[in-house]
Amino acid sequence: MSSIRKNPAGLNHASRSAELVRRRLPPGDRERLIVDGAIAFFSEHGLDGQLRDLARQLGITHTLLYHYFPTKQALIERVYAEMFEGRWKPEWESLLDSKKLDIETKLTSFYADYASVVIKPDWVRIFIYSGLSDRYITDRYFSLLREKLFPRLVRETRKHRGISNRGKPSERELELLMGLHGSIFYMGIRRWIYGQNDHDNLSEASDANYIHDRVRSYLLSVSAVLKV
Amino acid sequence: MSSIRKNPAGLNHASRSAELVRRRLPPGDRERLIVDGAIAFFSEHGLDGQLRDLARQLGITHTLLYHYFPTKQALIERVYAEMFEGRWKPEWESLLDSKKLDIETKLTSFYADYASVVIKPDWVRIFIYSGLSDRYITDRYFSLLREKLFPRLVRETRKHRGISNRGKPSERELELLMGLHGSIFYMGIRRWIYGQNDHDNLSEASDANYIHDRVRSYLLSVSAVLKV
DNA sequence: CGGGCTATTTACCAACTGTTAAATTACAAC
DNA sequence: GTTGTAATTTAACAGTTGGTAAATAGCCCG
Repeated sequence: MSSIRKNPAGLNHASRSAELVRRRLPPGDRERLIVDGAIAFFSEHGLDGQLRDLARQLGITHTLLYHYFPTKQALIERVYAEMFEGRWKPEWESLLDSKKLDIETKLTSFYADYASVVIKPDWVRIFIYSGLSDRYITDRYFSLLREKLFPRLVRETRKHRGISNRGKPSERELELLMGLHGSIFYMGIRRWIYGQNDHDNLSEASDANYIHDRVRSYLLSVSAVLKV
Repeated sequence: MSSIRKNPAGLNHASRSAELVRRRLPPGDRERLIVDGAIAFFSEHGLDGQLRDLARQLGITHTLLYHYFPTKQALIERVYAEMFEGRWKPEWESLLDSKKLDIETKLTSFYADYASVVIKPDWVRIFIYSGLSDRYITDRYFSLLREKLFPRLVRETRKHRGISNRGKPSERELELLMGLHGSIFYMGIRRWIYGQNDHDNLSEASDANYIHDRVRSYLLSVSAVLKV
């Protein structure tokens, strides 16, 4: 017994990132590490990524994952919950409801902040991965948008157009709105799906400028377009 | 020997779609079936889909695939080639180059036809799957767009704005253009990734209307937005 | 500093996956 | 009909994968 080193350096596969040491963490800490690692991992390798690879990246064995999550699916659902449920800001709703701000300010500030949350590699990629597979997350998320966001955007757009907000939105109204929304989310797709993040200016500041342009384009044209 | 039936009905797994019969096809026909089946299959299950499942769907054994394609990757590359290389229409370029048409007509006709090619489940999904994995296809495709499409759109937009086409496009110009382009492709993402194809009107005709709206919105606002 | 709780690992399993090699048999030509 | 070509299948393999159970050992408490 005495001859057994705590961790026979180099016994495990040689070149590992750092710790081959068996470090005993408080369950809370370990769980935190696992969830954070899983977000990064699934974002890169998709939800089909293998637990052994995730574990290796975390410096643990894959079976330890089962100590914290009964199945792979449970881990995935945890990731889903943390990434998408927790990141919706109710203040966005009050911002759009504000009586004091003009619509251009509202839409610009909202979408700039929204983009700063959503146009992130893990958010975009896991979202798309989910859409391609079981749509568990995308379905839930869109019902959130349909409930809390789109009605407000329609209302504000109608106010801007000087028409009443009665009656449910037409397909055309919604579709033009989805044009704005999609043109902004598409920034994330280009960057984190297509990998076109090679621009010189890749700051939230310049993102905000482009978003401002899109919002202005929308507001400048929506009345005329929908009048035809 | 004589007692061996051609295909002992029910010996293989019972409920298969149709033919358990060993049907001998001319290589060309079989290859066609395999490629078409692979497109549909990979579109649904991603490029990680398993060959045994593809083969089952085709009513053959998975090893027969190796008679036609040396590796899985070779099959995938064939799918790529057929789906994305072959579907670019040179006439799009001449349409945009036309001296007779006004810009609204050009952009609207182009994007309507482009969308009718691109906003298809297999196109959108395989494209996104590729973006999420090795980007083999997306990289190639975007260099196609950068070479053959975007310069023309910039040129036409500048003509519309009444400014000269000298000098390479600014980030802002391109970004606003990507807003238009993305808002249209996003229709495909909504429909074939998020599964929101439940609208009443799901025809190419109504798509064309929405595309027309987006083009108009772009043209109506681009001058003013870029002037600020 | 000894003991126990439990975090962590090792060993293992069954099903799956891409791929290869050999056996079978459908079909066309004679 | 016989036969030969090659389309198609069966058999098999090595590596992978999610998951289980038992063994090991780090750390807190007395």
